[in-house]
Amino acid sequence: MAKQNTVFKEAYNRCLTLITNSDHLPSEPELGAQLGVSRTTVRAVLTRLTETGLIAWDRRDKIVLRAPLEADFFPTEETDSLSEIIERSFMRRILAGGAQPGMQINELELAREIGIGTTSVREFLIRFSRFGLIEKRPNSHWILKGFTREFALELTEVREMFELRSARGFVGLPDDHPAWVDLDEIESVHHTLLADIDARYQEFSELDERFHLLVQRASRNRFIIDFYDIITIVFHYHYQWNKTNARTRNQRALEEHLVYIDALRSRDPKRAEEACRLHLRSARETLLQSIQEP
Amino acid sequence: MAKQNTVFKEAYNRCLTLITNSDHLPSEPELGAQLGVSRTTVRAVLTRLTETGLIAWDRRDKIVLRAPLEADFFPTEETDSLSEIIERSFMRRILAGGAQPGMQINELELAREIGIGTTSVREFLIRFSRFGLIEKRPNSHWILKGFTREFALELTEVREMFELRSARGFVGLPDDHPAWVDLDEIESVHHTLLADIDARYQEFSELDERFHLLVQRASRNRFIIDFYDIITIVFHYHYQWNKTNARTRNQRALEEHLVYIDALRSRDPKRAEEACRLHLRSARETLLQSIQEP
DNA sequence: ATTTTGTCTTTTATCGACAATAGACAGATT
DNA sequence: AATCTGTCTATTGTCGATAAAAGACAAAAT
Repeated sequence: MAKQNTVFKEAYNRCLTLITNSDHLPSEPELGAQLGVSRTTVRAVLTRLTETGLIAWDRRDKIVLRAPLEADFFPTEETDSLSEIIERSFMRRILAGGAQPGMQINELELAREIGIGTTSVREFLIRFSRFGLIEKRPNSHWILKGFTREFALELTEVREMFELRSARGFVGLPDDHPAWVDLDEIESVHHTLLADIDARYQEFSELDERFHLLVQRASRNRFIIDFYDIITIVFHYHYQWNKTNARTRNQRALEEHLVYIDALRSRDPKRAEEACRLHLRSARETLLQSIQEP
Repeated sequence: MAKQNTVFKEAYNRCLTLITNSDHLPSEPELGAQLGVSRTTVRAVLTRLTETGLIAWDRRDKIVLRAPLEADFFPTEETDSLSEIIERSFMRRILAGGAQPGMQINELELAREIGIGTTSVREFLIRFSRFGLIEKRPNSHWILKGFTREFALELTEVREMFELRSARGFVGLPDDHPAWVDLDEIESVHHTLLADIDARYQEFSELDERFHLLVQRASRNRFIIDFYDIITIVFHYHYQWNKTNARTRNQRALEEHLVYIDALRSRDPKRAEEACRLHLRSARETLLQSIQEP
């Protein structure tokens, strides 16, 4: 088991959906580009499609024989990459309670629990450490610093500095910059969600990420943009495990976003700053409320 | 060669200097605390000291038999941890020229060149990636983004935001906060260096780091403090490979520091901000000048 | 003249193994 | 009663090995 073949399985699944809409498949390089994988993987996919009798493959000809069934797909558990699995498993442990700040983190134990090798766990922890939630004692264990009130305050402090700066950058963007188009599109999704908020309020989380990332990008500063990864992951899991008042909260946030978007479009730095501040303050409150401290 | 025994060698060397000043050694736990290592390592050190005839060790008695000679020490090359070796080797490659932005980074090749395993290289690159100088293509190579003008500008932009915030935090520190004592001490080192600037200007780099880290700490924000790692490493290697006008530059920076320190001590936020801005601007200029772009 | 395919090589992701190091615990010593 | 030592176990850091995936190159097809 040297490497998971999740790339292959994921590509295979996506190729199945391509088959549904077409009666033949394009060239190998073309397929590779569409699926975002190398030709090696494309050929592996084609080989399997042939074996399963889904296509007839002879050199350039890749003719679809039948529509794929539900059973042809690989189950989703098998298409998640190892680091996604570790991340979920780890975040559940530290965010969904049961993990005290100061606790030791044991690589070996974590690896055994998830059923993977230590190397992957180590690499995950190293990558994860930049989020400020864990800390390494060299030659020894990791320490869980915990998703505490201080963490949230430090995080939001930097977030606010960065986003204010980005918002200022945004209003200064030239009129023909593609961000304005993206902004329009994001705005319309806001209206769509609000129109059917009771049924679709869970979709807010993803939209929120898209919107703020768009704003941060205007900073054109890799450190600011990279920092948004931390926000993303924290809010992502936060939303997932903390659903009290989700509907109300999300509706309010959507409305704040609309004001904020309007302010950005006005090109008025003062207005943008004010709308940004207002929204970030309430985002911070939401986050803080969800942290139950002793 | 499962693990380097650099911890042991480093501890052994430091134990040799302890021996010089004393005729017997303390208890094992006490020694461990002084050397910052576990008892296991302490016992390994004691065992070797006994074998080499430097001490006579019998349970609690650890009597020094003779003063250590130069030859008793492990050579410094052997006491550097693997990650330090990789870091130096890697930074030399990317900062000291010969590395174009956009270049691919090959784990295997790097590992072979340095003469170590791929795992260590991988882990180093993952850790290093947070500095924004390299970027990973999943399932494929790393890309060198390069120590470019943009990099320097993005870095200093964030640095300035953070340090201004920290400086504001610093002037608000209570009078009995230990940072004020540290500040006094750092200031006096400044005077010492300035008094003998021709001979000691190279010591500025380390002092600079100490001073700014002290300021950043006042933010009490882990993200701000952690970010300073990036500044540290960039300036560290920058100073090491770019020595044009070092004397003049360092003298000027020392003088700016003194103004800045005075301003901090005045507790006046306005003055502190101004001094901070002034110094950071010239630090940025220095950095930019050293980047030769096409 | 491109583009595609067949074939082959190189590199990455992941595992298990093992020495170095940390750490736990009971009995010995002060 | 507190600290220290002897002994033992557990964990980390590093390596080499290997399957998955990427990618190079020439021959074949349009």
